[in-house]
Amino acid sequence: MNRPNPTLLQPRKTPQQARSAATIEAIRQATIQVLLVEGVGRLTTTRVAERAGVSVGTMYQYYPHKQALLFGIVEKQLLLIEEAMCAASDRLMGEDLKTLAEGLAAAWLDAKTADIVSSRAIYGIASEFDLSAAMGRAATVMTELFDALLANAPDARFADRASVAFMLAALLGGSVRMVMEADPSDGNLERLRIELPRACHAYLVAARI
Amino acid sequence: MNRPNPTLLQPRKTPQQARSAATIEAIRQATIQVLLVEGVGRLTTTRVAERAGVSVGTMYQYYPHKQALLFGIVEKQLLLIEEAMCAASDRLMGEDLKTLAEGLAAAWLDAKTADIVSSRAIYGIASEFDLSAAMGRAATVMTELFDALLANAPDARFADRASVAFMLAALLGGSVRMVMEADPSDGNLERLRIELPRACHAYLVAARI
DNA sequence: TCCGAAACTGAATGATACTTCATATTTTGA
DNA sequence: TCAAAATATGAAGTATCATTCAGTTTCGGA
Repeated sequence: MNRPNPTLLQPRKTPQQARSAATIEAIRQATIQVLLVEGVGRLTTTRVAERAGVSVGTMYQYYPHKQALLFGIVEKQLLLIEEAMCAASDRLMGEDLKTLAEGLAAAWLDAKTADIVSSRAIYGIASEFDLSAAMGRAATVMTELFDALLANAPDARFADRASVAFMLAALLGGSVRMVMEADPSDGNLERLRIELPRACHAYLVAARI
Repeated sequence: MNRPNPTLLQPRKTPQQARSAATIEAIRQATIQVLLVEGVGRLTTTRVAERAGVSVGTMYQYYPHKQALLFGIVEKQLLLIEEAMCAASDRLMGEDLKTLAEGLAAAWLDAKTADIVSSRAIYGIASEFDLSAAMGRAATVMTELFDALLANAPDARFADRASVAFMLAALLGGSVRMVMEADPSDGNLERLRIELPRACHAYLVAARI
């Protein structure tokens, strides 16, 4: 569980037969399951392999070590979120503040709740090792995306646009994370769906010159 | 590192001499230090004891197991935050929305940044074991506090006050956590100090009937 | 059908970590 | 001053876990 060598974070071998592709996916799923059911502390290679229905050795054919396993999952999830937000950004470029706020909140919630299970699992790993780097990078990307959207909004100018984009990212990311980690019941998610766009819009309007 | 028996989460023995009280505090500090410098994954009893300048055995005289050590820290920190927010609540009861928003944001930031080191450490442990329960409870307390404040604000009525209080807690807690975990630089905290009250106030005004 | 490559197996290895306890040291109070 | 209580020590016991690898099974193409 120590310093992951970056060059070793890639899969050890790439699958050639359909059989092994299925195995890899089974391991991925099993990792998420174990993470949710047992928690980070009890996520062991043996347990994951057992749940995936393969032997430990098989797992080590595709992942050089445990870290790579976790890293793979997080990376995939972050990529999905990033793609979703980029798409939303394209769609929303040039729109007014109200449309922006509603569109971004909806896109963010959609992306995060599309696979609640994986999302929650990731929050669990996040602190375990050097994910702060990956997540920090994702946050930066998001802030820049927002900054561009705000710059192109026809009905808005800001005294300090960078700070507003930063705060918007914090509000969106933070509140959703908090709810999903504490109690992601349907009721609470519904509340978020209603209140989050409103909160974002209100903030943007208040921050406008 | 398994299921902590609730009855065993209390210190094994209470200190009688000044000497042992100092030891306990040293262990507490050492735990936080190790947590920050080495990370959760490398937080071992030996390392903590070493950093505290005592032997492992000493540690086990006061804490029945490693979990109790972590739990003790988190509990204390949560208590501090809760106290600070209760005090703020007393001070702000009956004030208008603007004063509320500014007061709550400031109180929250003060509480969280009073001991940045401990606060960050806690986020690190949070997912390790069943802290979601403790943190969920803290969130509920906070929401109820906010709800009462909103009920007594002279210049506001809400269609769904409970949801507004819930959202306010999510916005406050989430955004601060996100910034502190990602990059708690002075610049970012300063941004929060300026933007967070504004965001809270804007949301409350927008949510008002 | 048959062979070489790919995939899989799981006991063994070695390292690390939590926890205990018999012993040593320090403090207190009479 | 001195014995009993409190506190501290750290090597040893026990457990768990990541990782390896020699051997077996399965697959795909000729």
